[in-house]
Amino acid sequence: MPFLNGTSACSSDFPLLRTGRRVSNENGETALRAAQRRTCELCKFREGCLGHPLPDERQIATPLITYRRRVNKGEVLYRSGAKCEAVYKVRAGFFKTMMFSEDGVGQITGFQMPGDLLGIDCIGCGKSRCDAIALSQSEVCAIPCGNLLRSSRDSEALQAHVLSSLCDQIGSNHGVMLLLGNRSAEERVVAFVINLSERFLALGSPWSEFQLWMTRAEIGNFLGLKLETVSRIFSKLDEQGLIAVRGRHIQIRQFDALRKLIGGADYHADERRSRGRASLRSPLVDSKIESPDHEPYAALRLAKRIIEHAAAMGDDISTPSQASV
Amino acid sequence: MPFLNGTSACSSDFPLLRTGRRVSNENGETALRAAQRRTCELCKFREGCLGHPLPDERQIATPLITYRRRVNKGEVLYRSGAKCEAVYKVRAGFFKTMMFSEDGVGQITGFQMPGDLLGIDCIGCGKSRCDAIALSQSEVCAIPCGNLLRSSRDSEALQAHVLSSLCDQIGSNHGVMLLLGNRSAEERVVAFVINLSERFLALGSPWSEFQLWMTRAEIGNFLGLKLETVSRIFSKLDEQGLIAVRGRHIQIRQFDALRKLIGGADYHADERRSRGRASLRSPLVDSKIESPDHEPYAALRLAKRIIEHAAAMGDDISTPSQASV
DNA sequence: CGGAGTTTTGAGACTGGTCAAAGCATGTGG
DNA sequence: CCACATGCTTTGACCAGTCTCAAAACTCCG
Repeated sequence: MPFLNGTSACSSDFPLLRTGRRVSNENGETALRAAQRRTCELCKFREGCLGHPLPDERQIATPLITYRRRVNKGEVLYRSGAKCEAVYKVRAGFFKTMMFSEDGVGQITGFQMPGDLLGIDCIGCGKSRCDAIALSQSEVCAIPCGNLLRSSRDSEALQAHVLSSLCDQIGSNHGVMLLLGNRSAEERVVAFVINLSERFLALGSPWSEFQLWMTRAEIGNFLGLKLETVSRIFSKLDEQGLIAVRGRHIQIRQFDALRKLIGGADYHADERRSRGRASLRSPLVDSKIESPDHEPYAALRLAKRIIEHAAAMGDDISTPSQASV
Repeated sequence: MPFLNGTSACSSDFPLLRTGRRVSNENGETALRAAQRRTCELCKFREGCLGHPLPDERQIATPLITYRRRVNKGEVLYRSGAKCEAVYKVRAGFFKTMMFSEDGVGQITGFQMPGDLLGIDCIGCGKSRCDAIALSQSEVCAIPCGNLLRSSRDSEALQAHVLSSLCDQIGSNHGVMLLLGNRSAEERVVAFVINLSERFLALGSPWSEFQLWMTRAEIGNFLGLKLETVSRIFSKLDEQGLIAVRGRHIQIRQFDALRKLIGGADYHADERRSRGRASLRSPLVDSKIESPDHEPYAALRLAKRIIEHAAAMGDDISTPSQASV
């Protein structure tokens, strides 16, 4: 059951409600939960999904995921200032989160892809502080905050999961701060591309060749650069043969050379006292990928597990397709 | 009972252990808890302290704060990569937290002052990702992670408190990202000074005149600037009469003019759709300060509460003193 | 085919970085 | 109490990297 792939994107089946809102009557709830269980079992992000009851815990009473929602390109999933109602697991498509200063200056705080959590950063404050905007036709599973908070008081594992998501986000933010504060434009762009590549790999998608689903301006905004600078650097890297750029299509040609360009630009300090070992943990988002440095992409171990799992589930890994973006 | 003020700093009383380690035998524990309760009752950060049982909750079984610890200037409270054992409430003194990339580039991720939490950002991951280093003679209360996690499963209010601390940190980080990505050197430095000022105000310390407890290099590192740039901007602001700078002593002369320099450089989007109202919420750290814009420092309301409280407790608010730094 | 939005590329301006040297404050030892 | 060393800060001169403005090319979509 491919999701959001090519032409089937707009006609794919929706086991959960089409309304995008919670079903409240008892009958509906039963059908919903059955459908949900069925769908979650097939879901490629089941493992490690907040919405999925954890193996070592007794079944959580409340179903965490109450509905799915399709979000069209450009549509706002939630807006800053709005009451924080739910946390969202991205099931398909791509998002950006963006904050605004009072004078209207916007800063993209992150890009989310399938498997990523959206809105976990406002579970502790009543209101969202970011807009979350779909960059492509997308789909999310919603986990209402109330459910999540209640259940994570019952389940130690779920509590740990929530906290770990929050901490990962903080770690990732610190990484971006290091990037913005200490790295040149070129290093930032390269780190960005490598990060995307690693995240695609972890998803089981092609990692050496992919589509950017955001504009140069959005990349620039995220990296603290102007769009022209981003464009120039892409062109330069292309000339040098490190990557091939055709519009939003990126192909990585010399991964090691790219890594060398950012030197040790890995923002995780965990191993910094043992300088010998290189870590490939994602620079922009801590994706929990560890690797020895003899295999350039040793996030492979994790990725393999994910791919095998997805395959076993008969699930296709969704790839961003420019056509549908 | 002044803390860390002038000459009394090194001789002040220590109700909890001098060893800085937990007392484990039953007798010690009892004495410890009694001392702790006594001291917490006098503590000016009691309100809103993670370590303090919350009013609307049944008494939490385990005492959250198990020990106090004095940290000398330059001493490391915890190191990145180390097992995350506790969260720390800064009771006196000042800290910086710093992360390192693999190639040794360091990025200061924040400065902490009395009342701030340290290490909450790694409660979800086993290991710290930052070094926490005292910038002055300091003192912290330690809340072991185990206690905190257990208790915050029992107490909804404590759970909310922990999550809110984490989210505040994320919000603050996003603010810094906006600062680094979108603001000029001058705007960054001004935002930094205003932020410090507001935090001193919230502490009940003089807000228009204070000591910087960090070097120009540290400010620059945090703001993504070189120390020379920071110095030049301080000099320029001094010439313009907006602030008076004598080494690490800062006096704010024209607060409104400073605010104007950073325009609406407030990173919180909450109110951005109602542009009329200016928000003084701290740009670098979300200190929960709200204010109408007719009083330049309307964080005053909160501050007053804090000061009154401290006064009622007979507690002196510690002020950073360059001599002791 | 035309139009909107995005991307590329160029030329020139300017911010902030680099390097260097002098000034200052603090602390130590004679 | 002074001389000296150390570390921090200030200031200047110069330069590089990035931004700004502008125009043309390209892509996608109706």
